[in-house]
Amino acid sequence: MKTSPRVVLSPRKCPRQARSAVTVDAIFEATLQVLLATGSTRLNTTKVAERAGVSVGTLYQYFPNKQSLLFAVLERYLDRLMDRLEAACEARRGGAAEDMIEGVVQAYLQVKAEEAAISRALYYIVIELDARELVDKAIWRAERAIAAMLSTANDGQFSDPQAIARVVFAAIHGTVRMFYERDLPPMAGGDVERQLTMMCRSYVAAAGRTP
Amino acid sequence: MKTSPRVVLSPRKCPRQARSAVTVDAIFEATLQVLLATGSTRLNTTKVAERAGVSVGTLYQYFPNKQSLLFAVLERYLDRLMDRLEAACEARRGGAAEDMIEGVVQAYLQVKAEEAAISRALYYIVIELDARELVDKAIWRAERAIAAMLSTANDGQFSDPQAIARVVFAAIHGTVRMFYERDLPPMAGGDVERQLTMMCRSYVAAAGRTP
Amino acid sequence: MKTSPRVVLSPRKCPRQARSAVTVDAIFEATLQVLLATGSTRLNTTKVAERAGVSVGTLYQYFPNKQSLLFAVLERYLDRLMDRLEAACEARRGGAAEDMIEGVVQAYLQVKAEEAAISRALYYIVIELDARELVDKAIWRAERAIAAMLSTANDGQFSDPQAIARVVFAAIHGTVRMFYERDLPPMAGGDVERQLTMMCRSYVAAAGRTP
Amino acid sequence: MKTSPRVVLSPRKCPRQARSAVTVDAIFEATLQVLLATGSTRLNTTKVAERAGVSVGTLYQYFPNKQSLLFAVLERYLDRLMDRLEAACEARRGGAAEDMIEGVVQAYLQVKAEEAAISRALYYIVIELDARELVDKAIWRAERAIAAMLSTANDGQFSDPQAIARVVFAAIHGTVRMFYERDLPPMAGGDVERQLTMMCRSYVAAAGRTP
DNA sequence: CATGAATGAGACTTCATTCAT
DNA sequence: AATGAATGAAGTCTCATTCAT
Repeated sequence: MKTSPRVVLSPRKCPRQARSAVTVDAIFEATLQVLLATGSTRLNTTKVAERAGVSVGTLYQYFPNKQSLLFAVLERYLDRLMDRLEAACEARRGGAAEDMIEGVVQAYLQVKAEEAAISRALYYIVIELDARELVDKAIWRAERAIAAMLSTANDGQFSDPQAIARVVFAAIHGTVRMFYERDLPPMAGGDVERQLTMMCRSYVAAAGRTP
Repeated sequence: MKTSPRVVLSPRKCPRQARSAVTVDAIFEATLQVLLATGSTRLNTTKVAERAGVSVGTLYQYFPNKQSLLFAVLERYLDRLMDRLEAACEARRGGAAEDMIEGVVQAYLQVKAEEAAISRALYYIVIELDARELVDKAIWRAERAIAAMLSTANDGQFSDPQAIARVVFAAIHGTVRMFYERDLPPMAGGDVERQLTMMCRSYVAAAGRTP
Repeated sequence: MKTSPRVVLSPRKCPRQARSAVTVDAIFEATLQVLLATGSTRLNTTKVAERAGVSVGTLYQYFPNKQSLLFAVLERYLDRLMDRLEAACEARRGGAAEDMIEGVVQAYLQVKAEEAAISRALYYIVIELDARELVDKAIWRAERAIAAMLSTANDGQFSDPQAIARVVFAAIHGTVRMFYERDLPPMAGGDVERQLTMMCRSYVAAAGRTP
Repeated sequence: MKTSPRVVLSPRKCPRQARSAVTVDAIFEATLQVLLATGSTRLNTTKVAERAGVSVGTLYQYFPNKQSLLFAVLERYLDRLMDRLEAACEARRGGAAEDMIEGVVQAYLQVKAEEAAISRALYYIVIELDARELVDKAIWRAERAIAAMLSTANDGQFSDPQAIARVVFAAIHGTVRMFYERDLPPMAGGDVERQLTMMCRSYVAAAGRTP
C-alpha cells in the first residue's frame, strides 16, 4: 500500500441513514474478519467488500481509500478499548492506591485476553499507516483515566499522578503485549497477573505521596 | 511457467568465496537502509538490490525469496541486540540485586535509543512474517541472561530468578517500546529511566529473597 | 508480499454480465491466436491480454493463473473436437461395419486437417500442464461414440465393440498425429486416407463377429 | 526459452579426451534425470550442471546454449531408439510377412514400455525446439528398416513396401504413444499387443502382394 | 446509490548466459 | 579448463481504484 501522496484519512461521509450505518458496521466487521482470517498482507478491499456482502464500489462510497478504512477501523477499536479502561478506572475511584492499580491490571489483562488476535493484527495497521497519533491519543486517554483515578486515592496524595500513571500504563501495556503477542503465555495466566500486580503495587507504594 | 512453489525461510547458499560474503553483507546493510529510508511497506527487493549495488538476481542467489531476506535481517538484528544485553548482564554480576537491575535498565535504554528507528521498522517484519519464534528465542536469551545475573546477587538469593527476570524484562522492553515507538519521548529521557528504574527496583525488592 | 500460493486449475469466476462472456471469449480466441502466431514457448499472459484487447488484470479476473487459462482453452478445444466426432458417428449409425469405420476415418482426418496447427500447439500444453486427465476424458468420449456406432452395424454383432473402438481410435488418432505433426504430409493426403482406411477396414473385418 | 534469433544447435566441440566424453555423458544423463524429476518447465542449465557434478561454466563449454544441449540429448535418444528397432527388424528378416510385423510390434512395445516417462518428457523438447527434422529422420530410419525387412518376406513381394511400412509404423507408434502416454494402460498390456498385432497383420495381409 | 468489470503500474521471481578468478 | 558469482530482461500475478451500467 502506497502511503506518501497526501492521502485523505477521514471517512467520506457520515452515514445519516440507518441503512448506511449498517453497511459501515458490516464493513468494519468484515475488515477485522479478513484481517484475522487471511493476515494483514493479504487484506484487500475486494475481500473486505465481499465479506461485508457489498461491492467494492459501495465500500469506496464510504471510504475514499483503503487507508481511510483501516484508519477508521483502528480508531473505532482503540476508542472501544479505552472506553472499557475508563469505565474500569471510574468504577474503582476512591479506594486505596495499590488496590486501584490492581484493579487496572486486572481489567486490562481481561480486555486484552479477549482480543489478543485482533490486537496483534491491528498493530500492523498502526505501522502501515504510521498511525501513531491515533495510538498516542489512546494512550493519553488511558493515562488521564488512570491519573484521575489515582487522584482519588483515599490513602495519600501523589505529587505527580500523571507521571505515575504514565509508567504504570506503559508497564502494564508493554508486559501484556509481550505475553499475549506470543500465542502461548509461557507463564500461567494467573502468574503474569500476580507478578505484574506486584510490580505495579510496589512501584506505586514506592512513589512519593503526601498523606 | 511456475508450477508449485514453496515458501522457504532459510537462506539459499552459504557464500563460499570472499566476494560472496561482502555481497551478503551489503545486502543486509542495504535492507536496513531501505527500511529506514522508505519504510517497510515501500521496501521491495529491487530497491534493496539497487542500494546494495548488486542486481536482483544476485540477491535471489542468496535468499530464495523476500521473506527469507527479511527473516535473516531480523535474526541478525536480534542476535546482536541480545549479545549486547548479555554482555551488559555479565559485566554486572555479583552486585546488589537492585543495582544490577538498574544497570540492565540503563543498558537496554541505551541500546534501544541508538536504534529506535530500526527497531520500529523491524517490528513490522515480525508481524508480516509472523516471526514470533525468532522473537521468542531472543526473549529467552534475555531472560536467561538476567536470571543468571540475578542469581549472583550478593545480597540474598531469589527463590525463582527466572520468573523475576521474565517480568522485569517484559516491563523494561514494553515500556521502552512504548516510549520509543512514539518518535518523541514525551517524557524527558532521564525521567523515563528514573521511573522505570524505580519500578523495577521496587519490584525486585518486593520479590521474596532468602538472605 | 506473497505468502503461500496454491495452484488452482479451475477458472476463477463465471461471467455474470453479458460483457464478461464477450471478454472471456475474446481471451480464448486470443490465446489460440498467440499460440499459433508465436508458438507455445513464447506465449505469455501479457501477449494474450493484449491480443484480446484487455488488460492483464482482466485476464486474471477470469483465470487465477496462466495454467488455468491454458487448461480451459484445451478443454474447450477437446470438447468441440469430440462434439464433431460424435456427430459424425451418429450420422453413420446403422450401416455396414467397414463403411462406418471408413466414415470415421474420413471425418477425423477432415477435422484434424482443418486445425493441424492448433492441434499441434495444444499438444505442448498437455505436456506442460500434465493434463492427461483431460485428454483421457476426450478419448473416452471418442471410444464410446465409436463403440456405440459399431453396435448398430447391420452386418453382424461385435463381441467387444469397446475394445475394437479403442484400437481403431488409437490407430486413427496416432497415425493422423504422426502425419499432421510434420507440416508436410509426406504422403499425398488421399494416400494416407486410403491406407489408413484399408488398415481399419481389414481390422474390423478380422475382428470376430456373430451374424 | 527464446528460440528465434538464429541459434546454433550443434555442440560446441567434439570431446577428444576421455575426460570430456565422461563429462558430456554425465551432462546427458543429468538432463534426463532433471527432466524426469522436475519436469520440462523447471529444467534449467544450472540444475543440469549441478546434477552432472560440474559447474554451469563447464556445461557451456560443451554446449553453446541450452537448446543445443536439448537437441543433442534428443538426437542421442532417438538414435539409440532406432538402433534397437533396426536390430529387431534385421533379426526378423526372411520370415512370413505377418510374423515379421508381429515381431516389430512386439519389439517396439517393449522398448517404449521401458522408457515411457523419458519418451514423454522428450516430446516436450521436440515441440520447444521445433525439432521435427530430427524426428523425421528417426521416422525415416524406422520406415526404411521396416520396408527393408518386408522386402525379404518369404511369402510374396509387396508392390510398395515403403508405403506399407509407413502406415504400419504410424499405427504402431501412434497407438503405443496413446496408451503409454496415459500412465495406466487402460487395456491389459497383453491386450494392446494382441489387438495391435491383429490390426497390423490384417493390414499387411490385405495389402496387395505378388507371390 | 449500488454494482462489479476493467485497468495497469508495480511487486516478486527465474534463468540463460557471461566473465573474472 | 573449470568455477560459480553476477547480470538483467522478461514473465507471472496482485490490488487499489475508477466508471459505465
